[in-house]
Amino acid sequence: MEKKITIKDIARLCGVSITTVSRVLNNKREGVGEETVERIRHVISDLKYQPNVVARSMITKRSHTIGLILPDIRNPFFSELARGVEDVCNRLGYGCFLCNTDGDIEKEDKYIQLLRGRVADGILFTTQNNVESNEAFLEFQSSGFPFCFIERYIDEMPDVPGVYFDNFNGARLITEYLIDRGHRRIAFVSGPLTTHNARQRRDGYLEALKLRGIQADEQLIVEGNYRYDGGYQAVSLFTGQRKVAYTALFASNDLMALGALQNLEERGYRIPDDISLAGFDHIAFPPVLRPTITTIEIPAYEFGVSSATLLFSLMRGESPEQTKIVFSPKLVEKGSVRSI
Amino acid sequence: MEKKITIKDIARLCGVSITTVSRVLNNKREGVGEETVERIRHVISDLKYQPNVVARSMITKRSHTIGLILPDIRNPFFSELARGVEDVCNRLGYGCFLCNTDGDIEKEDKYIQLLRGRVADGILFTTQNNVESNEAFLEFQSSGFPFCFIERYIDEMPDVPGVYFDNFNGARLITEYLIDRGHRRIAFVSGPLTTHNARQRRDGYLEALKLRGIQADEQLIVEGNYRYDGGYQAVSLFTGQRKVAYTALFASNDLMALGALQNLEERGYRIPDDISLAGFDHIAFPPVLRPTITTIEIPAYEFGVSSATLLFSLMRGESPEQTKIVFSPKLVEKGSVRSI
DNA sequence: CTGTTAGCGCTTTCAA
DNA sequence: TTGAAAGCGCTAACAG
Repeated sequence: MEKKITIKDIARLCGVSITTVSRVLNNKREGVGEETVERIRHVISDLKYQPNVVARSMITKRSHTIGLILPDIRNPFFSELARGVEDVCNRLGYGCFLCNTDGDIEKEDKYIQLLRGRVADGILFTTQNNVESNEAFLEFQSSGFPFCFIERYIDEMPDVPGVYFDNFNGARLITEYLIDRGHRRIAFVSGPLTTHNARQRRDGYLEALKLRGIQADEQLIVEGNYRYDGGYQAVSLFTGQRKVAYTALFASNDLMALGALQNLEERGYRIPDDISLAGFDHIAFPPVLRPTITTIEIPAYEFGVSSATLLFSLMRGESPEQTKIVFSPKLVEKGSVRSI
Repeated sequence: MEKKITIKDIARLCGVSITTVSRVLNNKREGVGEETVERIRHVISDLKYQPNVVARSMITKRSHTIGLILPDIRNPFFSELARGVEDVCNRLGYGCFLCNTDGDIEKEDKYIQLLRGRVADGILFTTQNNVESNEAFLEFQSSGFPFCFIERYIDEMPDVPGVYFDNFNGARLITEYLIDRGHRRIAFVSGPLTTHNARQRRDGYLEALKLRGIQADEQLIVEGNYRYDGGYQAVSLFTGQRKVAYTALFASNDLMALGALQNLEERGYRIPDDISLAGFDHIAFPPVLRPTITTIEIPAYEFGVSSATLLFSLMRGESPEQTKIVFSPKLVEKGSVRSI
């Protein structure tokens, strides 16, 4: 590793003070002689001098970096989201720290500590945990460090900025869609009910039943985990243990819907002929892959863009008129539901 | 944003010098009085003091961060890889910067500049470009900054550390597999031939033909781009324009194979009944999704782990006995090839 | 238009 | 066993 050249070297070579060099570096007060500017610029590019960003952030107290905390980048929803975030960062000259937590609350805390220790100027945070009862998180939250939730609304913290999805109406929408196609026995796999969005989706499902005058059946409801295996296990429960009858299954996300699908197929059921299937998410797979699942679209990329934009606004110290952004549900028909 | 508490505050509160505090912070020279250590530790945790990592890196010249440069995190191969990288980082107390380039050489350069400006201690680099003829890259390469290539072997730079895949034998393997099942007219879609791995896969394909005494036919070969649309277009060329006959199609990655598949299906061909299909990559989709493509497995996660491990070793200033890691191909049968 | 000076918060000699 | 002092490379008043 060769010796790094510093602002001092440039100053010396140009016969000016480091202040002057710093000025042209930051395009400040173009009260620097046109000719001097040229000379300095020349030497800088000649020597390929790169200002030390660490020294700089020491003073400016800005790292030009944000942290993105999410469960697992391998989940297509999050990689799509991450791309949206990164694109905004990139446009604004910011870097983006990737933090996978697997939903582990300890990792979440650890990353928050790491990031606020001046390595990041702001944090984008996705969690499925009950952060509202986590002391470390509350302390962080009250510290005023700029951050923004993504799809994790917390009733107890109505003032936290964030980007959300209208899960309630999304779930209601797709449940009504099923009912309107003749389904009355609709099995439901929720997300982990510790999270607000899982509860909202469940409530939307229940609301739709109620609106259409259908009695909810506890036997048709099970709590899942938003993972593939959660959907798989749900079917083992419904069809295997509980032996309940149902003509449609609505899983709270596409991944669980696919897991359920696998189990159903293994048991010889065909979709949608024997059982109709609905998901939530609309995770993107190459279009030739089948089957496809009728679902509610959540625009992951736009989530990334919006949340990053909101965060940057917060970081600038602005008070955005809209500190909560809510995306509306859109149903996407993909052939996994049939009328009966 | 409340005032950050610094080492000075701790020192004052403990009635010691900042040097002493610094010592206990870094577990240095446990020649600090046992009792003093206790007192300082106590105050630190009491005040939840977090050392300023920026100030620290100013001196240590380490940011405890590495950069991961890749084309697009949305590509499942890369998100899998990224997870491997991040897991290693996490274990070692490092952070990971995510840099999406879309393969754009300007973005690559930009990120490299950004990262080496002391924001990262090392770089993991995936590129499909001819970096060997990029002046900016060469300058970087010769600067001695720790970095490691991932799956981008460059003939002109045999000494660059990296993690690679035996693309040649992988392509040979799967081509032989096709031939051994009776296929003699095998269409081939390469990756962008500017890259070493695309050339290697093509050469493996050609080698297999040669070994089995089959004359290669230029009409059956087309250069793709590793993207979905590349595979799609290849079929338009083979079947549409060139009107060549073939019983199997081998695409240099799974994504292109899927793109080809879509086009073939649109034209009424069934896989594998009418045409057999082979890919390369083994990108992971939920197992229920069909069709699945017979392919060569590249262990993306392990790639991430290995490359990160190698990079860290380099960063520690070690000279790893193995500065080039090569993964061997494994064929995965997934039913898209039939014997004729 | 340009330079001097004082730090940012921390680690690290060198002394005591 | 502890502390004083000298920076790391840079920016930001404040002068001139």
